[in-house]
Amino acid sequence: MVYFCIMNYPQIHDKWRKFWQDNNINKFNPNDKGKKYYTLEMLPYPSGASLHLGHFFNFAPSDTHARFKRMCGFNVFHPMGFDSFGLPSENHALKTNTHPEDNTNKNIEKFISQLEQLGGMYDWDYSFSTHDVDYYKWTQWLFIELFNCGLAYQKDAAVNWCGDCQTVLSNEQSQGGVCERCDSEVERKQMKQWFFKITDYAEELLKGLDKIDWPNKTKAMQRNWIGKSEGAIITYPTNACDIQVFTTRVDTIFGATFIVIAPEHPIVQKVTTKDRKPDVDAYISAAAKKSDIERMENHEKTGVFTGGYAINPASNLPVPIYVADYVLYTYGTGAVMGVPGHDARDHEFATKYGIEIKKVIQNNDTNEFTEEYGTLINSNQYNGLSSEVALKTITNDLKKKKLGFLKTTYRLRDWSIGRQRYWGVPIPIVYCDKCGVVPVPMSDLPVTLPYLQDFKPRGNAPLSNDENFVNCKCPTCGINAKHETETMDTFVCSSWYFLRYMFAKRDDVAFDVEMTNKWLPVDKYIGGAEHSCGHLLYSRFITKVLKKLGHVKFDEPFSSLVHQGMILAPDGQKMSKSKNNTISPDKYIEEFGSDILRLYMLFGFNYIDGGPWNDGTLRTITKFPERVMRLIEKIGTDKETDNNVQHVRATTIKAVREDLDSFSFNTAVARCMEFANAITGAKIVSRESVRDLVLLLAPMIPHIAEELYSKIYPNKIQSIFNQKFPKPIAKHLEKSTIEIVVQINSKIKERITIKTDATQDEVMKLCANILEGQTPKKVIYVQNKLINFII
RNA sequence: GCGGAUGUGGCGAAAUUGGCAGACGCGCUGGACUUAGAAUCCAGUGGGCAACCGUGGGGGUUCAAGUCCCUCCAUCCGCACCA
Repeated sequence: MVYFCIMNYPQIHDKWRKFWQDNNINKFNPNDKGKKYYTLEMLPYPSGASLHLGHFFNFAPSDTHARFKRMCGFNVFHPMGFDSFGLPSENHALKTNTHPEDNTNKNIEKFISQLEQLGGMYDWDYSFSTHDVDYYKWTQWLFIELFNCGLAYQKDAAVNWCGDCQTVLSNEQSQGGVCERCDSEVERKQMKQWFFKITDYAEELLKGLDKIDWPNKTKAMQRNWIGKSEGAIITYPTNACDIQVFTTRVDTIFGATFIVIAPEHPIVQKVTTKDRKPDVDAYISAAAKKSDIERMENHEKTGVFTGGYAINPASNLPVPIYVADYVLYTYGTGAVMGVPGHDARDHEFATKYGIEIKKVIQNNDTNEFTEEYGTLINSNQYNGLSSEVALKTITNDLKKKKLGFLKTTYRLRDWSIGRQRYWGVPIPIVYCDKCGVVPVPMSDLPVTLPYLQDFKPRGNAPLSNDENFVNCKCPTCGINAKHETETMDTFVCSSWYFLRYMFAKRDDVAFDVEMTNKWLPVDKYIGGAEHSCGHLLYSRFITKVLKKLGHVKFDEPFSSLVHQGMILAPDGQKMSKSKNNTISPDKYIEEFGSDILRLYMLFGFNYIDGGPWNDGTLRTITKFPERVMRLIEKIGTDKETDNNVQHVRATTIKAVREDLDSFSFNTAVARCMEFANAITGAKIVSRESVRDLVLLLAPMIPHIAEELYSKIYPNKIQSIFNQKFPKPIAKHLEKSTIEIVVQINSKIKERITIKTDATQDEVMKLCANILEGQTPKKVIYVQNKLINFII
């Protein structure tokens, strides 16, 4: 289908992009006047050959917001970069039989040209890719900062291993037991690994959520991921040793009729009696083989009796000790007290293995115990206490006997950051036989990633095959030593990048402290919700560490966060290559230019929700800028004289300002259309009204708005982005008369026009004939809205 | 199981503090201009002939409920044997 266009959109785009470039319109200077405004989109992985529709839906509306802020007088910093290290780029390179470096550089070039086509207000002097040596040198610096204060450490631990990617993954990258990148099942593997001690910041990460303007969902996800729970650690003595259990329900301790220990727990060996040992050993080795997925899928509880008993410290009764894989070794103490009377899982287990079930908590509604508790000793003194008070009282009593104490635990685990892969930042550590683990000194950074021909992952770090890289001198004592050959998780690269943009070209510091404290935190951060428990958590952690180390003064990186919705295929399904329902932005840009694509994205969806793609709406939206063009051609006077247009003009300006500020782009476009309708309806088209309309549209259709603006003022050559965003004229916001609704018994009877801000008496006089002589029992009057007579 | 959402015309969607439901646009219908219309302009467009009825269902509060409360249903997303 060919549409007749009065404007050659693609040509307009090229023309104004060149104009911006020639006149440095997008240049950023941190010292310019205007209040600072730092707005940022999550930096893209340049792993694919070109930007996809999702990128556009992220970047184009964000750019509209940035341009709006600029026209409002802010000094707007809106940089863009590329998250070029890591599995996505490397896996793509492996698949396409290219080298990640060549491939990545090529992709970045293409990305930049597309971002330019999109009309993004980027100053490329403030840009980098995370695989640039000048950038990752400072990622290594960051690692050493963490290492020096004990937050980067090595330990032998069970880690998530992806067999397909041949590398360790963090918990965040293997949620649900599946590799985030390739969807294959993750195994558990015991190995020595580098970690960042994010758990030290669990409480701060939790508390910080209260003071940032983020979507509730994201905060809830982080809270859930951190998983704070307050409870107590109770000691259950046995003949062999003490068993510590963690519980949030100390108040149910009199109902604890057994103990369960996780199969991996070393204490199992101690408490197991000799005659039962074979059973237990067999069970443990079987449990160890189970993958997380099997564990998750199989919710039926299995376990085995160890033969041993522990003493319930509250009742002094002996309770049997079981090993069962429904208890997680990595959470709490790896052992729990089984309270089948009050916990569904314990109940299921106790029923299966014939363990005694006791109920000990009063039922608040009936004030009766629902089952017998006759065997309990000493429990009466706790009856009637709330769970919270009982917890404190009982814990205090146990504390006196040195059998328990209050304890807060978190689900959050330390962040495993070492990767047995090639395409990442080399960890700047040297192993010396004499000095041990030595951080590479600042003066020796960067530890450069060599260009390896063979970087295929085979389980060990590819860098370990490069002798030139491995062999080095110990920075401390000078003897022959070896470099660490693992690289860092790509999320380390992206955990601090927002600090670097402004200093992208500085090679003496990672970032300038004074300027950073002036420009950060980021005012508006925009990106997908999928990073809630990864990147967004890591960035907060690193920021808090940097604050503690005195490098920055703020402790949250992103004061306000927006997640864009997802654009779905026309059938409402997620777009995916395998379903063959993807839509490429390129053909639309070629045909209409990026502004039309942008306008459609702004108008056709609620930004936060997203929704299915509709080709028809995109095509018909091309008509709107042409309508504005026709209005310009009809300009007959400079000043606006039409009262209605004046009113619509003022209210539109006010509404659009609010809408663009709050990412309500679809209504902003709608307001502009209403304004255009009002101008169309007037007897004569005024230059100043059309000018305001085009100014309002400028952030949304930057290239076309420049063209329209140049038609309004054909004798001046100036960028619309150096003009001020319109402000509403106060006196035109209010109309002198207003229509209000007259209701009788809450049903609408009539609409009357009356002067604005009329009093109830004035309105009632006008309503006399509507009431037809009836006297209302009650009158509700809402000024400028309605009057309701109850008869 | 826990947590977060969402549910409004034929379609995409609007609707501060409860105050004219469906703005704006698409589509559709009719008209104008046209050799023509898939361009443009004008008019109409939730349902119903009406009284009335309409925001997932059912209750409730209120003069007034898409909006607040209770309850149920459906869909989506995240986490999940977290003691």
